[in-house]
Amino acid sequence: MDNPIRLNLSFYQREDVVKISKELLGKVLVSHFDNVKTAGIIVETEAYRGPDDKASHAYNNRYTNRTKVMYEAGGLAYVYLCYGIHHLFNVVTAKKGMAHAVLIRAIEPLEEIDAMLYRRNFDNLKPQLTAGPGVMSIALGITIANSGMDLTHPNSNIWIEDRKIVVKPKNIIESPRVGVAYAEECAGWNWRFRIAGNKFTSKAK
DNA sequence: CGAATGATCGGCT
DNA sequence: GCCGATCATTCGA
Repeated sequence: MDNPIRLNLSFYQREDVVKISKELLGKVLVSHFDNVKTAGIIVETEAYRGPDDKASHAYNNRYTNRTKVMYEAGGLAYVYLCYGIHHLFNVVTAKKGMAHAVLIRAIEPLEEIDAMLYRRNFDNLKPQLTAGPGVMSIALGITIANSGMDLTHPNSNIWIEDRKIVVKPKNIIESPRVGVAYAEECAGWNWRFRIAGNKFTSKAK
């Protein structure tokens, strides 16, 4: 099942992680587990730029068992556990040795919504089904077991497609990221991006 | 080896 | 709107 519109290495391995974060808005995140293919439009992202970024796990080039995936070449999934409960899905970008990543925070359900409802134990479609990095991973069936997966490999269970959904620059809202209160010089970096007016972003404004 | 920490969510007041 | 859950990872001894 080769997919010609799957994003490839030339997309992921660029240096400008902020630019990639913006371009991921409107792209379609697809997961394929247990013979069920779930998909959703990416509506909210957040950029994390390794060594300079106090909010990043890789700040100051911290290199551990967990963060080593971020130093790999772009195109891999980096999934980690937060608060012991939530699986957060990131995309590794840039070239090998550069610990840049984009956190996918929210999607708009697109395909196999029933499966996502089942995974979340929801009865009907509500914005909070996939609005938020932790719950989005549940809806798509993503866990830390998928960390390090190659998104560009033809047989991977997770990938991102370009379906030519156009997001105009004026419809991209830039805002400060969460957890930057302690990182003053980083507080001015508006590296959280979302699509204006979309109901499926986490907590509007 | 033990203790502190956290890029969140959901339930309760 | 606030508060507690819950555990892999990290760091210090």
